[in-house]
Amino acid sequence: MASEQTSLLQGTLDMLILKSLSAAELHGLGIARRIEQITQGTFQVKPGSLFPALYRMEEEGWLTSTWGESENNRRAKYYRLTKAGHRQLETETERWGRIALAIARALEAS
Amino acid sequence: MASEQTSLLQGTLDMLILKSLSAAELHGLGIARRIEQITQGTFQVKPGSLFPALYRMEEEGWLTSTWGESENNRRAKYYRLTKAGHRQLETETERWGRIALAIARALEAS
DNA sequence: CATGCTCCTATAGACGGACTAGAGAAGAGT
DNA sequence: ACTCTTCTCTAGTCCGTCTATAGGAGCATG
Repeated sequence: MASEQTSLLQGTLDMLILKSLSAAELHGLGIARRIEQITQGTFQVKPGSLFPALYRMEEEGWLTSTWGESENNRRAKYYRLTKAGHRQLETETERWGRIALAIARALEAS
Repeated sequence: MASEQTSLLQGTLDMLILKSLSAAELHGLGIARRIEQITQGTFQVKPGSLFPALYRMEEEGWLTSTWGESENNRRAKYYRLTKAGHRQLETETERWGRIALAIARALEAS
């Protein structure tokens, strides 16, 4: 994942992938596009970051995949969340909230 | 850095260290304590994470250090921000703001 | 004094996730 | 045929954090 020039948060990619799949199933590149869209261009996920993450998350049981055809008639692997994946999204969202709050407070401390 | 059980954000430790030194100079363990304090216990920085980070940041020119004596009469290395360090804190704070906003929006997207 | 505690700094080694930099297959357009 | 685009995938590397451990040195206690 790259945001502008520098590299970014660890563990956040998983959350964004989970979120991007929470509404509908998508194939790999579709996930990348959706992440860019919902973060308004702040995060651009490259294949070398995306696919290893998808593989890992499928291993964890958060995703399942099926082969299908893309909008452009290409062979594409569609991912969707499992129940565990939905739970994981909730967990990570909550966790993110705590962390963001803690850092916000830290940054405004005297 | 450990928050509760799991490991955490990459790059965030630097920002918290810079912030903890923005008001006054501190020695290593003092920095760890201050981070725990200003994040209200959310982040607990362990020596194995802290000292490599301090070393790296001094290499980058964001910190300088001088040996002194701690409140408890122990030999302690006191760190303070350089001008570049102050600038870096601003940069990272701004960056954090953008990222946090982007993720917040992503998470509330339909 | 000697034993052990706490404070403080430090390092080795491993781990893990993201990065760069490709490759390859296959449909679409010319 | 040729190239472009779409889509998936991998190798190899990098870098920051983690666990675990070490060790000096002040201080207290018996």
